[in-house]
Amino acid sequence: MFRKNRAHYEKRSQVFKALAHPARLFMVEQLAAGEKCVCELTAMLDLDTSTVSKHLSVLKNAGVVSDEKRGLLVYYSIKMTCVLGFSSCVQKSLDEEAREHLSAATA
Amino acid sequence: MFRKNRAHYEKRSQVFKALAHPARLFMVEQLAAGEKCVCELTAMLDLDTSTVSKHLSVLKNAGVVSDEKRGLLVYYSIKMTCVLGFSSCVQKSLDEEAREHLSAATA
DNA sequence: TGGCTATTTGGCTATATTGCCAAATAGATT
DNA sequence: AATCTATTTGGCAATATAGCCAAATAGCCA
Repeated sequence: MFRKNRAHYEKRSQVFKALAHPARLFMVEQLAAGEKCVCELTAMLDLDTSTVSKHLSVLKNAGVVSDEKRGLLVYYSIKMTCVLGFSSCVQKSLDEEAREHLSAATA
Repeated sequence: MFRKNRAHYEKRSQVFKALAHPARLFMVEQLAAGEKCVCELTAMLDLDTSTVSKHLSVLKNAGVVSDEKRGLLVYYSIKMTCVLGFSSCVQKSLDEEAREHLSAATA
């Protein structure tokens, strides 16, 4: 049941693994507004350039973003556009949950 | 930019982290068809019961599933229903990518 | 060519995750 | 109460991940 399709689930979970880090989630949302070079993302993130670069390669290997070198700069942009809906959906669910907790507390 | 909202991204990334494991992704998809007890999921998964239980608690803590004890059995079901769309969307993207690679190879 | 800037890679340590076993808990049945 | 079953929890070893620094690479410009 699971064993047979394990590779399938493995591959799909790679995408979620790629999004499973606050810095990477942030980058994905920034890229939603348009391509950015590594230096721009680094400036927003308060992390070492090498760390940002490695995060981006995780996203790239998962197929979430793509890169293009132009001159000295490497521009990253969203490739798997459907992930953009994820975060807002998750946010909505989390908000709902928070509201429930709130009303349960005041009830 | 990132530092200020870090907690926000942290919380959201928890959900992705919960989905970022093949066994957990599998369980979520199984639960899409309706609630299941730990024993049913364990039977499908070829993992120790304790391992399955821990995986389920990860999903529960992230708000993805909820549990209800009835008699001796604990039934889990999907709570964050919007995650169900994720996997199919990711799959679609991965399929597309695979097709591209294929046509690039034969071109 | 030599030097400059942006990015990636290698290597290291600290921390987190996974999965098993054994033991604890909770509810059902006798 | 004694016992049985389903699940959870604690603990451990193996593995994976995150972040920094230093060094390598790649393209630009003098």
